[in-house]
Amino acid sequence: MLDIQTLRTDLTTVAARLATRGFVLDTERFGELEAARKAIQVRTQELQSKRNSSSKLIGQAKARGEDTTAIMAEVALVGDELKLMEVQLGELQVALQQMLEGLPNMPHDSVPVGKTEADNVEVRKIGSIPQFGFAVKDHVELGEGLGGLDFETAAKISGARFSVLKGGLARMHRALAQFMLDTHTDQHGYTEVYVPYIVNADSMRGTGQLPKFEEDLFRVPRQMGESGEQNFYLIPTAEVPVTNMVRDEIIPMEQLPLKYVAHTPCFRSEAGSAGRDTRGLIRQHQFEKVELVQIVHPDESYAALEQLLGHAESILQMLGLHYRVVRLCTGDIGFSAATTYDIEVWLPAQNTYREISSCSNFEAFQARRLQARFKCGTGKPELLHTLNGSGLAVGRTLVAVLENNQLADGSVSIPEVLRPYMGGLEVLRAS
RNA sequence: GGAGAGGUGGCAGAGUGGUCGAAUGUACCUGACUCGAAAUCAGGCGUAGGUAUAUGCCUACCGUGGGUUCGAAUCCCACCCUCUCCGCCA
Repeated sequence: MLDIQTLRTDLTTVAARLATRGFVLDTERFGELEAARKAIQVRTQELQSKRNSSSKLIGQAKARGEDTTAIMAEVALVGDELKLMEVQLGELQVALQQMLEGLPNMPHDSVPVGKTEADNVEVRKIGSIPQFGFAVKDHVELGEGLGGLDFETAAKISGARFSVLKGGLARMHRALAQFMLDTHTDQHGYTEVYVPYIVNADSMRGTGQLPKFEEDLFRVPRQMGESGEQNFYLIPTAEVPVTNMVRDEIIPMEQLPLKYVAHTPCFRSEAGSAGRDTRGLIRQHQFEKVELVQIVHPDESYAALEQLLGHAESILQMLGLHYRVVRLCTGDIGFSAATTYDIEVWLPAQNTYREISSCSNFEAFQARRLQARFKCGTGKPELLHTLNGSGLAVGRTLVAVLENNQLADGSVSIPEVLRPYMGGLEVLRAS
């Protein structure tokens, strides 16, 4: 959420910056709502003030045993108009709030201006494209050949975009997650957290998934009381529960930065991506991810972003995977982000780079919705900055390891760093 | 699932339908005392918003949402959450 004060004082600048990401801000409507809000709020507060002072007089008069019918009749009139004004004011505030919640974050000045992912800027390439002396197989073929990947059974159990992993593949999948967690906790100073996978609507609103992107989520309806229904949601990323840990909190400054890592399943309905990446593990309704979250002082957030990006990259380096880092352009960054780097890993079977991590600085955008603040000494509480990045998407990392480490006979050599997690096994073969 | 207790400022904890935005303690800040610290004393200290430029005034907020009333932290209703005991359970 953007700061409403900034919109009030500097509407045209905000509109211009949002325009770079292809968002049209209806400045006229905002102006109208604001003008109406102002007029009605002033009138409402006037009436409230009058009611309060009159009520006080009534109390005092009654205490003296005087007659109060005249003044009570007067206050009754105030009450009628007040009721009307309060209703109108409430409606206006809801409308303004809805408008505000629908506005994306402003891209940081350093973000390259562009319209689509074609305008993203490559920052660096690490490693080189591996060469194979044989026709490469994709991960589906490899996985099925190893007897560890079964989409048909998954389809029977659940449906499309689910998978069943077995044997060595299932173990390697688990090994990857363990390896990532251990690396981030032991070497990068993150605190491991275990969090709920089902969250309430307030949490989804806090990190920006609601109200705009409900169709991307799996909703869990829940009966509350006798009549009310209140939805829960399956998390689309650990970002949601982990970042929401600081919702409505005031963190003492000396505790910053907070660095959390969580391994969770992620659930995405993938509405609107029908027909895209239907083969294999790339785009699933359920997948595992190790997520890095940092909650930092506003002055530190861009340094923290570089650091976090490096932490995610180090996993790929240790696995010996070739990748590149891409800076997303204004037209391609997500709703809540001010700046985003994507890490794309090389997939030989697709002969292309595929996103395996996305690292973003949200500045105060999420913190404002979350009311996540810090306090320094006696100073006023100020909004924190939040960041997160995948470190990494486990399923896609498994794909990358399988495809990049395949051998001519369809077996897969296991990266050295994973071997301790796999009982010392060096090569994954058909069982 | 059954029974009970409770949700008030950073924390703890009072609160009678009428100057209650809220006592008190504690933490914190400033000043005094001190070489300095502790102790003591004095003062300050919630959040959000409006108005505007005045060290000013006003409004809202006591779990959430409704209701009663001229007036609600206080009364009524519904819900949420926490804790204790019993039952069941991975």
